[in-house]
Amino acid sequence: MARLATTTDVFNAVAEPQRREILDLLARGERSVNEITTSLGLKQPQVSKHLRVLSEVGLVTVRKDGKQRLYRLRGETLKPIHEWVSSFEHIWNERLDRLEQYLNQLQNKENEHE
Amino acid sequence: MARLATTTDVFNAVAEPQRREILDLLARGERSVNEITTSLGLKQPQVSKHLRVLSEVGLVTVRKDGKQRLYRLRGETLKPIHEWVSSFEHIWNERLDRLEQYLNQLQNKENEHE
DNA sequence: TTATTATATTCCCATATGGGAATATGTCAA
DNA sequence: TTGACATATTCCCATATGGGAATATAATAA
Repeated sequence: MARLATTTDVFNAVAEPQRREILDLLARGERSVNEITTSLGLKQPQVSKHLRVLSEVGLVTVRKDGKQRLYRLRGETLKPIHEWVSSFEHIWNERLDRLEQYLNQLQNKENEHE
Repeated sequence: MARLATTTDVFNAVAEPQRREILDLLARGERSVNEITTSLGLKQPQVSKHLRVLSEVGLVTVRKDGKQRLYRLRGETLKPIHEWVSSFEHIWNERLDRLEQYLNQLQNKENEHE
């Protein structure tokens, strides 16, 4: 059984770092394939392949402008990741809260000795 | 060139849904392999293999208790994902802001006609 | 020591990459 | 129509799965 396809869902699509970089770039605004290629220092076919994956999971949209294909980010598609990972937020915050309490207790003890 | 290994980073580790489910379960507290197996309806070797991946990227820790291996979530390891995906949050919020403005404008125009 | 229980690991398989290399396709200008 | 430019796609390759099946390893009880 192979791994799930990269186009299965958003989690799989962004597992590849180059695709994350493309999204980072598009977050700053619409870009043509060539702009992505030169900005990230990738080969053009690479970029096209990655964009196809991103397009199939709905993370980007494309519009034609003459010879150019301009790609735009659909950031909302990342929400499932945000929601999933945010469900763990209380855990590391809880850990921090405990640390704060512990440090406060330490400080209170020091004040008692003064 | 193969895909990056699942143990390359956290993004790759959580691309597989079963591994996300394991993390969801561990978020509720430490669990033995057998508990994960029965809770998620997976086969034991499957679970062990997934746990190995999660362990190698630092998402879980394991302690021995007699015959049992108890696994615990290290949720902080998910922070890079949270940070990355949160950098896009302003985008979908911005889109909502614009929609509100647009709706407000529509409403103002309707008030003018009354 | 043997049997039971809990879990990790190995071997195997079919599958899907991501990039290289090359080519096909689409658009526009001359 | 041809050539230039922008981009998508195909073929190929080596690689790493995730699960099945089986087995190895570890811990405990009798």
